[in-house]
Amino acid sequence: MNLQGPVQLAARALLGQRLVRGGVTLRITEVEAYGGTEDSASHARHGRTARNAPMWGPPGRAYLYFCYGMHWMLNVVTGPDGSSSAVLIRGAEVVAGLDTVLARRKAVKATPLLCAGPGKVAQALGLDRSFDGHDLLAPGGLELRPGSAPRIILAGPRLGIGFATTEDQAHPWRFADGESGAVLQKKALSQI
DNA sequence: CGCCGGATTTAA
DNA sequence: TAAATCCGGCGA
Repeated sequence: MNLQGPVQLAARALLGQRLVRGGVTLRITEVEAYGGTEDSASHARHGRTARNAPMWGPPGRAYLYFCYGMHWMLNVVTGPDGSSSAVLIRGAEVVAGLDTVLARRKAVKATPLLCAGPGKVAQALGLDRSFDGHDLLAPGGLELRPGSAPRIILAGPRLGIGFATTEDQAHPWRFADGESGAVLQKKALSQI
């Protein structure tokens, strides 16, 4: 299996890292890699547009887009300036700021699935269009910080993109922390 | 300029 | 299983 592509490696490296905004800290537990024009499921598949512009910029920036008319999706740009690739943050665990997260998620109590899903992650962090293109490596606003890498990594095909010709079992694009309870659809994943 | 299909979530 | 609800990209 080709697990060594640059986007795949970047995606795996993001597992365990922290997303920090204000008093809220999340630990990343699930990610999906998206390539450039060669990836039929990537927003960059038709080349550079106003929406996907952050994907073509320097790594370490955020790419946010609106989906299904109601959800914001947080991606981390990983490729060098001029290329296009990004990693979708699909799931996380709450490390700090639970009260704020519960309020934003309109939830009463914490469950393992509180931030299991890309829309949930962005909602927990209170993200919207204003964070599109944000530098995650600079202090202030939303920050990406080192964390504890998972001991077990699961891999499998991406979710909700059955149309992707890029997708096949031999080249996994989805990765998750095998020991996290914040991962949906674990059956579709296998240990690597 | 109008249409269509989503990298989804929630509740019934 | 459907409804909520919006916009980018593409064809006309």
